[in-house]
Amino acid sequence: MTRAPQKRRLETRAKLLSVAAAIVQEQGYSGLRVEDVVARAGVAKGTLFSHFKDKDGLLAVLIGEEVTRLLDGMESAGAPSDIPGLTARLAPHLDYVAQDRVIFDLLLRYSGTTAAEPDEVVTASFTRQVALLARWLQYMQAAGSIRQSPPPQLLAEGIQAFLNHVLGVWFCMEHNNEAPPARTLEPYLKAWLQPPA
Amino acid sequence: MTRAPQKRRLETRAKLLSVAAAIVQEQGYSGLRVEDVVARAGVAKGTLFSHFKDKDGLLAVLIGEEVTRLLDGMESAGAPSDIPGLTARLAPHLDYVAQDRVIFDLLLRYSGTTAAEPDEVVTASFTRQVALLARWLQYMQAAGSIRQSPPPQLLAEGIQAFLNHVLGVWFCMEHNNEAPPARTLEPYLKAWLQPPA
DNA sequence: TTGCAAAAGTGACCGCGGTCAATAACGAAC
DNA sequence: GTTCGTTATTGACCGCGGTCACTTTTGCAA
Repeated sequence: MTRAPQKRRLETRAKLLSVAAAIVQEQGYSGLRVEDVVARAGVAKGTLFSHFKDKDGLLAVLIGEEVTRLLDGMESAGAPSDIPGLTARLAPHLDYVAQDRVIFDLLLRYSGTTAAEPDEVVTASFTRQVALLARWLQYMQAAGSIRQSPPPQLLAEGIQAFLNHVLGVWFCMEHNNEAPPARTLEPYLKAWLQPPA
Repeated sequence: MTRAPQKRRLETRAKLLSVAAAIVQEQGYSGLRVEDVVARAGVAKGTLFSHFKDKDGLLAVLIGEEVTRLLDGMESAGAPSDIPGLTARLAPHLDYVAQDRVIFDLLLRYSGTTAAEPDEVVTASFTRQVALLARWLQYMQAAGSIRQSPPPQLLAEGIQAFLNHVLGVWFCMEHNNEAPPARTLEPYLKAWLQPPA
C-alpha cells in the first residue's frame, strides 16, 4: 500500500514541470537539458529522477498534455463528412509533431496501442485517438462516404500508421520549402478509405 | 577534389567494421559500445569518428549490409502471387528488425524515401525495397490478385508504413508469448490490397 | 635521400543523462 | 515538545558518446 505523497513533493513536481515547460517554450523540446531544469527549479539532479523515470518521462508528461489538448480540439470539432475534412482534422496534430523530432520519437516509443500503463498520459492519448478515429469512421461508413468492408478499428489504426509514415519521411529531409505533412497524408487516406468507384 | 584514401585507412575501416560485427554477433546491436570497438580494434576513439559520423553511422553500415542481404533474398524469391505470399516474403525482414529496437530506430531515422545521400547503404536499401515492392505489386495488379486503382508506388509506400506500424506496436509490449509481427501485418495488407468483393 | 604537406591517428577532455548511499525534512504518536 | 519511522532530497560520481588540438605516418617531388 503506497501512501499519499507529501505536500512538499507535489510542489516540487509542479515546479519541475513548470520550469520544464518554460524552457521548452524558449528553446524547444530538443533544447531541454536536465541540468538546466534542476538548476532553474532549485533542486538537485537526483530529485528530478525520483519524480520521473528519465528525461523522456518528463517530456512525456509535457507532450501528453499537449496531445490531450489537441485531442480535445479534434473531439469538439466533431466528425468530418469526407476525406478532406478528415485530413483537416488531423492537420493540427501533424503540425505539432512535425515541429520537433523529439516529439515524434517519444510518441513512437509510447505508441503501444492499448498498452500496459493506463496512467501514462501519452499511452492514454493513443488509445483515445484511435477510439475517436474509429468512432468518426463508423459515422462516415454509415454515411457512405468511405468504404464499408474493413472494421473502423482497423481503419483507424491504419490512419495512425500513415500519420507516422508521413512524419517519418518529413523528418528525413531538410524541409526547406516542402509541402506540409498534411498535404502528403491525403493520398494515403484517399487510397485507404475511398470506396471503390 | 578529394584524394583516394590510403591503404592504411581502408585497413583501419575494415578492422573497425569486422570488430563491430563480431561484437554485434556476441552482444546484439544494443550491446555495442564505441569504447569496446576501438579497444578491440586497437585504435583510438577519435579514429572511429573520423571513419563514421557517429555511432549510428557505424551501425548503419552493418545494418545496411544485412538489409541488403535480406533484399537479395526477397528479390531472388520472385514476385508473390497473392497476399499471404507477400506476407511471407516480408516476414524475414520483419523478424530481423523485430530482434532489436536499435535496428528499428535507425531504419526509421534513415527511411527518407529517395533521400539525398545515395551512397548511404541504408537509404539505398529503402529505395530498393520500395522499388521492388512496386514492381511486385504491378505484377499482382496485372494478375488481378490485388486492387487496381492506386498506383503501385503508393501501395508500396503504404506497405512500408504498415511494416513500421506493426514493428512500433511490437516494441511497445514485452513480447512474451506474442504473435510474431508478420501475423499482425496480414490484416493491414488485406485491407490495403484486397480488391473489392 | 631527404624535405614536406597532406592524410591518418591519438587521447585527454567535455557534455549530459542517470545512480545511489548518505542526509534532511516531515508528520504521527505519545 | 521529543521521538522515530517514513518520505523526500542531495550531490558526488559514473558511463558513454563525441570533439579537437596535436603527433605520427605516408608518399610524392626535388
